[in-house]
Amino acid sequence: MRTRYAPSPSGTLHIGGARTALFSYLFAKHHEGQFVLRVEDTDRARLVEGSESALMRSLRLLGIHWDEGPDLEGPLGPYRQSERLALHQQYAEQLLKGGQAYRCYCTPEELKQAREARMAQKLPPRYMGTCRNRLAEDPIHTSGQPYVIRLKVPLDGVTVVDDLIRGHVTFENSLLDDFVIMKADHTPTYNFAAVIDDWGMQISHVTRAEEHLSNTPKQILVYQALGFDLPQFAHIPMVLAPDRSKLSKRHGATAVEEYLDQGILPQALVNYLLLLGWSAPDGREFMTVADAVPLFTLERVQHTAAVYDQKKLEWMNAQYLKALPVTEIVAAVTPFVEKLGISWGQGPTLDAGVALARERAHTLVDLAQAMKFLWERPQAFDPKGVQKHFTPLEVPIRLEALAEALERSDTAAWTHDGIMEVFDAVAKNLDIKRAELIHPCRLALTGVTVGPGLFELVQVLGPQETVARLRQVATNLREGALKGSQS
RNA sequence: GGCCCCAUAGUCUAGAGGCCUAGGACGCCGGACCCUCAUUCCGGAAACAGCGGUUCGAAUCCGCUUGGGGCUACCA
Repeated sequence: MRTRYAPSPSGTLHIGGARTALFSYLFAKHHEGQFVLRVEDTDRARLVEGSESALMRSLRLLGIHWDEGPDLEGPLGPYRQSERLALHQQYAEQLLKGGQAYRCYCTPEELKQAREARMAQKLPPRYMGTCRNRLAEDPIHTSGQPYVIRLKVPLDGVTVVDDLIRGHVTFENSLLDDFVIMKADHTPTYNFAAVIDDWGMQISHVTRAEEHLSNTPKQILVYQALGFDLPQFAHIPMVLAPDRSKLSKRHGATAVEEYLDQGILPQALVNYLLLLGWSAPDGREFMTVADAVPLFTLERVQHTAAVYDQKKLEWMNAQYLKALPVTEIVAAVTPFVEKLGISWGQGPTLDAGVALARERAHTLVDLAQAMKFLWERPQAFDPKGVQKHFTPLEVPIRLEALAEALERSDTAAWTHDGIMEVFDAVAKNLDIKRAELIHPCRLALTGVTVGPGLFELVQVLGPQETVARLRQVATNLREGALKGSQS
């Protein structure tokens, strides 16, 4: 079995494309076949610089690996459609000679007019067929006028698409028109190039998004005209934006890269994508791509288009953030920490920071932000927190008492429980509840009122820094420097 | 407009005639725990689009309607 993913390098890889690629890949691998990456770059106008390599990078990060592709030449290459032009032209010529295709000299203006006229009459906008029956002797052929090549589509009968997911789908040939297979610039159109390349690359199962189901009868006609054996087809449902329309830039983040930039782990993203239109036989939701290979079958692919849900994606990411080994998370979060301009060389390790903060982060951005206080003293204190926890006049005294007790405590006792004991002792001494110590302390140390448990936080921050911050805040409070501090 | 595909809660899904008073997940609401937030745990609201058939019996089969999506380019 051989499948393929054939994106056009006209932008970034959006999650719909990634999901289609993933399913094609899993389908091939489940049957121990090959997965091919072919870049469909025939439309030079839509070509976007660098998008081919961006596409490949995104695919790789998701763990979707091709056996043959533009960067991994195999025996059936080249794998960039533009480099197969000679082949396309050769087959177009063959169809011309065989009379299954013809040159069409109609101008775009003429076609547009004819189309609009038919639309006005509420007729399907079919090519009118002006050039279909031109004689070989027609002087226009030697006139040097630009032309396209059209396939001569049967005027009656039906073309049946035998789809692995959709079943038998029947199309009336009379509703198809003589579509263009070679443009005026002598490059092939999608429906022509795709056939020649799929056949040439010996793709046994054409798995692609459902938007191509309507194109399939046209392609089958090309297969037949060329005398090629038909592959199997499987049309995978689309991924829709939350408003149920086709994915586009206006829907915010839709590209794999953007999600990665938002701090979604590729493992979480691909796991989420896997659940969009497919479910495991045993209903489990957490899987790696490798886990899914033995489980993946087309029978379990949904027929309905799926709407992606950012909330569930983030939830899944949070699960990975909690479950993956700390070292992996550290590696993943490091660029995000750097982006925040944090220098973590001194003080707590990133490992300790990740272990401390990962439980309540949804994205790597959250995580980096939540660790920031470990290496940077708070520049500002949450106003509501200040009002609530810094207002009592005893606060400076309490913080200083705490600082002193912590300073005096045995470094060997610098553990969660050891620190808790110090807090309890100070609270008892001051005749207050432990919470009355904890809240101002967290605010003094981190600048905010939410975050990790205080004792583990203090433990990671370390004795010296903790004591220094407490004293600094106590001093500032006493001098009124923090009163009404807004930002 | 024409052609094609699709239809279980807000979202992702389980379900292939009786196991369904429709199961799970996210989200939402409430509660427990707690030093806050988050996590975790417990509980709750929430769906078979509608109408006709077929059948002893229909979420499951058929038809129609409605709704959504796709295609209808010298884009892919």
